[in-house]
Amino acid sequence: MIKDDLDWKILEVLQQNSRTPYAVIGREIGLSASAVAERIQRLEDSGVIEGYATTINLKKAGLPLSAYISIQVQKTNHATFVSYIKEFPEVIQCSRVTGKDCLIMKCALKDSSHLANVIDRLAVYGDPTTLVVLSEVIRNGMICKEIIELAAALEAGDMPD
Amino acid sequence: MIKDDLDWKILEVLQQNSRTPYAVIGREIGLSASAVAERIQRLEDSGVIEGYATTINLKKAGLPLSAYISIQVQKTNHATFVSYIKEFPEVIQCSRVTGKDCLIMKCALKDSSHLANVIDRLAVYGDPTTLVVLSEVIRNGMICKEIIELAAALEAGDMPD
DNA sequence: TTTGAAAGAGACCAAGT
DNA sequence: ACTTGGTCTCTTTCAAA
Repeated sequence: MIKDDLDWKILEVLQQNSRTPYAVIGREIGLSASAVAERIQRLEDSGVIEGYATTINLKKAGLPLSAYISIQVQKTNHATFVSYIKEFPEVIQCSRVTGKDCLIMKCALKDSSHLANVIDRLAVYGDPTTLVVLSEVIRNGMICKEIIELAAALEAGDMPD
Repeated sequence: MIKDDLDWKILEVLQQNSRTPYAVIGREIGLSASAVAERIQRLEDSGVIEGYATTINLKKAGLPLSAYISIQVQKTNHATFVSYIKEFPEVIQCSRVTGKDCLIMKCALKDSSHLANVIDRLAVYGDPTTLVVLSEVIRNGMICKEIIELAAALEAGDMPD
């Protein structure tokens, strides 16, 4: 799906700014704008590129408080709870995970009473554990070739036959 | 910064697809393309719009495994650790939070031995707790006006003078 | 697959309502 | 603050190597 380093470079540029003109990308990696367009089209069609998003500054949007809330939901209630939390616009991220607390969510909030309200509404399904975000160290880390390479290097050395 | 409902609608469209043509946005909300452009420019200048990103499908990029790793770092080592984890390309998200484990990270990984390696490298600074992601319930929840309204409704009713 | 050129669409700028 | 019209740039498509 990702064929070579040029694909990776295109993806890296697009992750930083999805509206970079194809001609500019082409200049950076030594390709014509149409070649870039074709590659991007392929990456879209194959599903590597899922979409183009816009990052909103939560503070400036009036939501200066964030929190991770994890909750333990019985497996019988799992499907019900999943459709329930989809009604919460505050929940901007939600993953099912291993461990006792089987769902971990990230919420965008106005203030502490807003947080209290969300916790109360979630508490119907289980006992929520809350971690208030003090600062964001890394917001949207880039998916880059380097990650794959690090993982590949492990296989070569760490697991002798 | 966000003036009215039209700004919110523009932000909602852009969050779903940052490359939506201004004319299309204008058609949806009843404005000319130039008016839309002006508003977007204002939202960029005021910092409400932080940037335009591209969402990569981690599975298709060769990183089918994700995990939340939290770690307890002494406050004396905090700054050192923060610059240390910035060298980890696997860490795609990192927040400083309240609670005993003061940093929570999300990692993109190739496989379990890759995960083991990341845990080992992090363990230098503290005892990491790992939660493997089983599925993503909500990926990039939209920041919308509704969140603000829910919070505002609370203030009106819940806190009588 | 990539390139180059041509056509169409969109973004941008300025003046006007 | 929004609209209209003109201009310029970008995307897209197609033919050819």
